[in-house]
Amino acid sequence: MNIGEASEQSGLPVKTIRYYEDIGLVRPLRSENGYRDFVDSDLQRLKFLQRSRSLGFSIDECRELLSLYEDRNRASADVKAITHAKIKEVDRKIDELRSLRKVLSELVTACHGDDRPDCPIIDDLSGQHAPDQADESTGRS
Amino acid sequence: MNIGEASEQSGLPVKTIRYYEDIGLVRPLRSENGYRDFVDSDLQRLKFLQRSRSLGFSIDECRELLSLYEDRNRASADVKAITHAKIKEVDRKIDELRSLRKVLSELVTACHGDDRPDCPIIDDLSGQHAPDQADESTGRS
DNA sequence: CTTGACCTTCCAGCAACTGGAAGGCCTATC
DNA sequence: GATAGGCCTTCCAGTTGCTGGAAGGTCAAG
Repeated sequence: MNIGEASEQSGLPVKTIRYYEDIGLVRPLRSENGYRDFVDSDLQRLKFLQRSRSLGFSIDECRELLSLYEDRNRASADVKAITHAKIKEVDRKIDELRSLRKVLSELVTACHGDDRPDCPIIDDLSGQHAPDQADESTGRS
Repeated sequence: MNIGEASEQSGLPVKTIRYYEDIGLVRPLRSENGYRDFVDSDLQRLKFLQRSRSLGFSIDECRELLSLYEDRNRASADVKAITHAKIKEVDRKIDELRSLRKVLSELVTACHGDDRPDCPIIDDLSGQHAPDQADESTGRS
């Protein structure tokens, strides 16, 4: 199977497949004409990669998962541990984004959004926290 | 002010500040000895960049916000629009991560996680959806 | 005068691709 | 047999936003 069909079957772009070969994630044979020749097990690997990448595993994690995939004696606990760590990572990212969202939406709410130049968003970004209703008892010099 | 102090004051690493100069985000003067000399307005820009980057704005968005920041006649609506778009982007990312999390946690739940080699996570990644209790009325050929 | 902290430039690398140039191969049609 | 188009090859460069390191200049203190 040529790279074009492997691309179609796996859902990975041709360029990406070549890249994956470069970094040793897949090792297709070569035909006499120099074309890559993907056999069924190569295709399985590509599909595996497509799916695990889309689930947010890094290339290195995919490498690890692939070797477990191909180890008929693996312990499922190993796979579970990697997946669990990934969930925690995703949770961290969600939390981060949520607090980001909170700040941004506070800014948007505070901004009247009209033709006038004064803008609480810019003020905040530039480090001037409008006193609003908060009291700064010491009073900035 | 030398770059070291600018770094301390702005909270940006020295390397990052040099990089920001490279890409034209800040243009400090130079002293006779060739050292960068940051004046107050440079520092303001750096602080602005630090804050807006940490809020998830891309370099290009920061550039845009900076020019609004320095435009005394800007309309706050413009700033609000950019911020609003960023919120929507954050929302999209959160949604993506949430659905990712869902799949991952389903996998973890399905995996018994012991010494045995059979592993629903690997099965899923390799495209073999275990029939479980779901009915596939058509039955895959 | 030397030490050490600071500063400079330039080059390389990270992740994970993506785009493009220049050229070889293969099949079909005229 | 020539040519067109579609596939394939390699290699190099660019993306984003920095970060690390080497090699060397500058400055203040002891």
